[in-house]
Amino acid sequence: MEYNFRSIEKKWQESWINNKVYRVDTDPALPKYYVLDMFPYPSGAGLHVGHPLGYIASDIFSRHKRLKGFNVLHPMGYDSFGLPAEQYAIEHGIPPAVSTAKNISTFRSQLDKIGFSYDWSREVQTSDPSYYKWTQWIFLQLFNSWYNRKADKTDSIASLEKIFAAEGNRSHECPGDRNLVFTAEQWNGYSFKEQQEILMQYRVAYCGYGEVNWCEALGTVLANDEVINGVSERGGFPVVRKKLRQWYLRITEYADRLVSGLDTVDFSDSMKEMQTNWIGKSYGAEIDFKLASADLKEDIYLKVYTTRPDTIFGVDFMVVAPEHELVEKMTTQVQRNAVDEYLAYVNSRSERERMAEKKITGVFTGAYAVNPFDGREIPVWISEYVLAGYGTGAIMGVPCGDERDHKFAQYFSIPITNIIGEHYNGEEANPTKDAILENSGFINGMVMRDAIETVISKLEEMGIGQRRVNYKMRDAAFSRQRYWGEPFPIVWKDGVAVPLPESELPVELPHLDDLRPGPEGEGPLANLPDWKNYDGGIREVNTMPGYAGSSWYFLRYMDPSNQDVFCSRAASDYWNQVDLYIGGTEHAVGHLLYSRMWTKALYDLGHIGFDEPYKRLVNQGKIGGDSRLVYRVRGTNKFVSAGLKDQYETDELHADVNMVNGFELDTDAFRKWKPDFEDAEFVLENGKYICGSRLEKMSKRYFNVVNPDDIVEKYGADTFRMYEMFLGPVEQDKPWDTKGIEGVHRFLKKVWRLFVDEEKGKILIKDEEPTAAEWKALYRMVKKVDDDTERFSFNTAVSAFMIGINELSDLKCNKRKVLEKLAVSLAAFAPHMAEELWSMLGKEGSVLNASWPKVEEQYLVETSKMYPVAINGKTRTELSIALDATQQQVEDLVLGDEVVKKWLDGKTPKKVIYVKNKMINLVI
RNA sequence: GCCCGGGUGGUGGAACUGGUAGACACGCAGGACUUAAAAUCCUGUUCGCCGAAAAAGCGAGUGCGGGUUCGAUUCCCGCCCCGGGCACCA
Repeated sequence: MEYNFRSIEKKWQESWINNKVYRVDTDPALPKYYVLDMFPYPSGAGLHVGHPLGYIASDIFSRHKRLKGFNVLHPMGYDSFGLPAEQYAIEHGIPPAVSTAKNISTFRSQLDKIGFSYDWSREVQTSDPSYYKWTQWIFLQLFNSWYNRKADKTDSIASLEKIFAAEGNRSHECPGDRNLVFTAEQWNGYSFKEQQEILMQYRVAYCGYGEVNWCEALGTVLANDEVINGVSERGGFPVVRKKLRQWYLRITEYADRLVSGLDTVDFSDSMKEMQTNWIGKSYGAEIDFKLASADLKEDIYLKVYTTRPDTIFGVDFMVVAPEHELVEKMTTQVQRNAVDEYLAYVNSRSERERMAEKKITGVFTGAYAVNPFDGREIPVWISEYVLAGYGTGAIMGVPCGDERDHKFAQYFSIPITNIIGEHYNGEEANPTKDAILENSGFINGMVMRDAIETVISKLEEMGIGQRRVNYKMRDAAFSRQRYWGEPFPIVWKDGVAVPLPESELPVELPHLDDLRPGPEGEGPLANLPDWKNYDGGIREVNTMPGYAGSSWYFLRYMDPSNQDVFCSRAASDYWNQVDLYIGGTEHAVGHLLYSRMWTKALYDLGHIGFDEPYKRLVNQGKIGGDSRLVYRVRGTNKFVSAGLKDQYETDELHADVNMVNGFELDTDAFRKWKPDFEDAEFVLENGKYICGSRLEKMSKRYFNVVNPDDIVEKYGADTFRMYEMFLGPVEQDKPWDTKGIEGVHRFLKKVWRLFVDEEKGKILIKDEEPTAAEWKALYRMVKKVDDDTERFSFNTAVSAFMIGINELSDLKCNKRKVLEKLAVSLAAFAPHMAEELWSMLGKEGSVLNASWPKVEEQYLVETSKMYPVAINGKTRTELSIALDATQQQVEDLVLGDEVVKKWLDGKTPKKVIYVKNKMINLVI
């Protein structure tokens, strides 16, 4: 009776479904635990072995928590709206709804084979109208809200209207336009349309204008990664920046809370740092510089934002963003052509290219800004490294204090003023705040750090500047000119965005056969007049972005089929925050910030009782592909082994990893692989064809994809699960190599043999009392597996299992009492086998309803330890010493040792360092 | 360019809070069982030196160069290389 994983796994997977063992319900009697995997996008390529890594970890954790008495919510669903399905539809004529459904079913069957404990009765799909009805509903909540800075919370637009009618907007600065000021009288005199336009500037979900990547030839807007070197990925057509009407979420209003909220959650420091940097809060000043230009007739001021007003006497040039509104006005006749030429160049470049550009580019406008303190005229330049969206879109260049400014000044031969004396060496900028200021007028002799305040006060006094907090983060663009996304529940009437009533939700995405873009950069929905024209107005034809549905899905899982609300308060009060959230770092600043913001808004509006969605976040690494390379002699069909390739002029090709054993190519399989290789010849080394290798992304294109289905078929799901964990820390990126899986499979067979004699087909379980050594081996294992699982160190947990099983095998332990606890401890990692062993032990029901074994510490107590004894830090010998030994006892013992005596060579040690339970070190 | 992460034997990795570097596996080498194979088991396996071999011993060693410390994979400074993110991929 050998370990027949195929029949065991099939049997228990069926049993789990039939007995609905993974169904969970709210149960106030039990402590809850919510484990969530990041929402997958069901891609057409299916799962490769890298995908389930996080799912296996979270599944083990969920099962572990269940064994420890928690009511565990562990759901799964699909973020099924998205660009790839739409792209696929355009290329293959298959509607997104159809390809998505097919992908989901493939995905599901792959997941099912791995034995996950998901409660599938709670599955959600973002593209399902019963789900996106509530995405639209939340959008309307955000549309009907503004951010009350005074109260620091999201509030209803109705409350804002009341305030305007009573006192205008004097206590509530307009976030969309700081210069907008009106009284109650003015407000009450405005037309409906005028009022709506003002309200739009306050709404949390608002409509504005923003730049997109516009490709005229394709007639469509492109995502950043569809643009390569200024041309479209598809077709290579030119792409330019274009302003289009867009929806936005006013996430900037939540910036402070998004930063401070990080103190209340358990994310890695690096994750918190990334989010904090992304939000990019800075303190500084806005300063108005009067412009002087030969061609200027009127007084114009250039507003710059700086975090270092103390360096104002070191300003040698100004730089404005190419999109800056004053560019047109301040450019002089002489510089006109040069400026136009430069603007055309910049317009062809994406923002990312601009930020990543090392080459210095720029053009002089011909205008000068006047330093308000010493009257110096400072040239104003345009350069792509200044972005319109950040600060005021204009900076003051201080070459001696900022490296990028320094390079700019050097490149364009702008003379550099030194305000920090010897702290500036003329070679590179020094961003210090601790230097004493020189050449700095009224702040001469001050420490820079202190001068910041002095200058701001002075500016405010003079009325040409003010203190300003600034954020690098910008409001989130919330519309896409695409088809496969949530429609907006908005109808435009006479230029006013009118929200549809809740009773009309969901606004269903109409069926569309032709997904060509609409006119003027609009999405495909613009091509559907019957749908578009509605109730005397025109529907919003943009759709929502991918992150809409994923910003709140964790709430829907709590109450997935509720028809009346997005999630009942009873459900969200019970399940509350996600206790453990697992996913990749690539979502660090997108998804995580958006869903944190939505949660805060829903909390402020009273719909849920907590304002951070994820209590603990663990980032899983990626599993890379280990590609195999073959080398073809150029112009021939002859392939040379890797070790000999330098003797020839060769081209490198990818060979399918499935026809390579380790590094040795199966040459027959290779010949059969493609007709081109049918008569391939091989130059071998030591009779073998050895492939080269390279770690890269697991992708069809590199023929390095390993499908979990194949692994499960060959070794079983339990082996696959444990091997994925054994590969290394979950958080770390690592390559996949199927070879090592044998070790884990052997381990499981070894477990099996503790229960069963494979040859005689007899069950070995005995009712004898276990020995102390057996208990010790078991409990040491149980304890370490528990600790390691709790701290997410699954690879070391697996090795603890191996060590424990090796010991129990050596002890030939078949004692029932030990094996029962062993079966339970294995239930999270190898659930199928654990169930089989559990029933073999004569137990009723699922092993998941058992309890995690309690460790009896008395079996683990040690009385002595083998201490390493080092002399001057080098370990020279080992001594067994009682754990309760005193310093004196240790010194006597150590100094009496032969090896130690030899090294001491008659000398007395200066010092004997004895760290209890660690080591001993003699200093001589 | 900016932000974040990583670099340890032939390979994946371990060393949790500054305390025996290489646990546990893979691979490899040798052996046992077997007519043979599979399966299983045993021994060895960081590198170099010494040595017929074994044992013992010596030296070096955690990307590179410095530093702090009785002691550094771990902390600090400076570099090199690789991966992720940078706002319309999800």
